[in-house]
Order: sequence, then structure tokens, then C-alpha cells
Amino acid sequence: MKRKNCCPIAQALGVLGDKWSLIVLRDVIFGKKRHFNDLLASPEKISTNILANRLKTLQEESLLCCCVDAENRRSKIYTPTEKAQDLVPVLVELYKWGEKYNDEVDKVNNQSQAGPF
Amino acid sequence: MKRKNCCPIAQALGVLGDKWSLIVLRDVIFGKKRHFNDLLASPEKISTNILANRLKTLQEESLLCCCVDAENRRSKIYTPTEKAQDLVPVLVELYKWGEKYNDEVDKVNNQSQAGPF
DNA sequence: TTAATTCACTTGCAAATTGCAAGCTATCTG
DNA sequence: CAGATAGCTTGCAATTTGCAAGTGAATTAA
Repeated sequence: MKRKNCCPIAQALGVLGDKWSLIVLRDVIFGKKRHFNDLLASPEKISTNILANRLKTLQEESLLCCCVDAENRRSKIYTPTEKAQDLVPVLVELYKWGEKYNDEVDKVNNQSQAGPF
Repeated sequence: MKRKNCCPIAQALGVLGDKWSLIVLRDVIFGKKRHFNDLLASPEKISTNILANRLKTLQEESLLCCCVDAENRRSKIYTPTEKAQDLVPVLVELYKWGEKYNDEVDKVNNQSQAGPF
């Protein structure tokens, strides 16, 4: 989605406003995951074609860089750029908000359903 | 997207991780827009069916509440809840990131294209 | 040295979501 | 009563997503 001449929030969402980009960046930045299969293994269960597509677009947006593992040439190493590291405050605020509100939803759900789920 | 038993970032993105939800919230929170047509008029050009759908889901997520305008009964007033107001830090960090990086892209684009765009 | 395994994808296809245009209903204004 | 207006809804094509299976090169195991 092109968002020329828009406010910075809209411009940021043009890159990050989808279901998976920030999950991948979370794993690369906080989880220090570096390989395709590491990222596949996250509990959110991204599928292989979507992950491949996100890795491509995140490289195009200069958020990730990719190099071949010197010790295992079939393996690629994805690392976050400074531009990606600068998303840490966004991820932290999202974390705090999610923690505050979505855990409350879980509490309510848990209260209405007896049993240890 | 259901994200039970996930990290707070994934839970937050389950609600906010799409192209339009945070744009609508930006307009309601910062732009103080309160009516359907105000929200339609944003430069990002959301379409009517998508806006109606977002307003519905944002109400279901307790991010917006809706009441009928007492002075004009065909008009509805959408207001942000405290849960939505608590997204201000997220929006601010997104704004700062977008300002830092996407304006740079504009600069580069403008340099390569002569003329006052 | 050959066979199986692993890594990082790619492909095919069905389902869901998005975007555009048009229409619709209730209310309000002249 | 005739538009105009606010807030949608509907239809439909295009794009995106999600699942499963397959591919090819590199590596490891027998």
C-alpha cells in the first residue's frame, strides 16, 4: 500500500500494517531468531509462503538484511537493521497495551469457563 | 485472528494488525473525528464497507463506543474508550518511527525526481 | 558414495479479505 | 413533498492469506 504524502503513522502502517511483519520483527529483535526455520517455529504458526514473502518485503524496506551462513552455506542469516531496532519502542508499547488489556480478556474468559484452561 | 495464549504483542496485533484499524483510531483519538463521514474523508481513502466493518469490530473489541447524536438522530457519534486512549503511546512511537524513516525515503525520492513534488 | 535429511523456499489452490461502485433506508432541510 | 444527507449494505472483481505438497541445493549418516 503506497501512502505518499501521508502522516507518519500512515506511512509506518504502510510497511508494518499487516498481521505478520511485526511478529517476524519481534522474533528477530527480541527472540534473536536468525533462520527461516527458527521463525517458522513461533507459536503463531506463520506459513512458509507468508514468511518467505515477509522476509522479502522486510529486506526491500531495509528492515532486515540477509547473508549466507559462512559455516553452513545452505543456511541464511537474517539480522535486523538499525531501522528495525528503532521499532523497539513501538513493540514495547504494543507489549504493554497487550499485557494490560488482552490478559484481562483472558481472565474474563477463564472466569466464565470452569476448568483449568 | 485468534491469538490465545500468545505473547502480548501478538495479542495486540490480533486486534490492531491490519491496514485500517490504527488509522481509524488515529482519527478518532488525535483528529477528534466522531462521524462516519469525517472518518471517510481522511487522506488514506478508506472505503465505506471497510470503515463500517472496522467500526463494528472496534466496538466489539471495546475500543470505540457509539451513540446516537441527540441533536440529529440520523447521525452517530463514535468515541474512543479508555482502552483506545491507552494506545496513544503506541501511536506516538509509530509516528516518531514513521517520521524518522519514511520522510527519508521521500527525500531520496524527491532528489531523484526533479521538480517541486 | 550413496541415501537420507535438512534448509529455504516455491507452487497450486481454496478461502478470506479488500477495494470499488452502486444502491438503500431513515432522517432532515427547504 | 422533493431533494439532500448520514450511515451504512450489497455485488463483484482483485488481491492476500493459509494450507499442503513439492523442489533443489547442501549436508550428514550409513
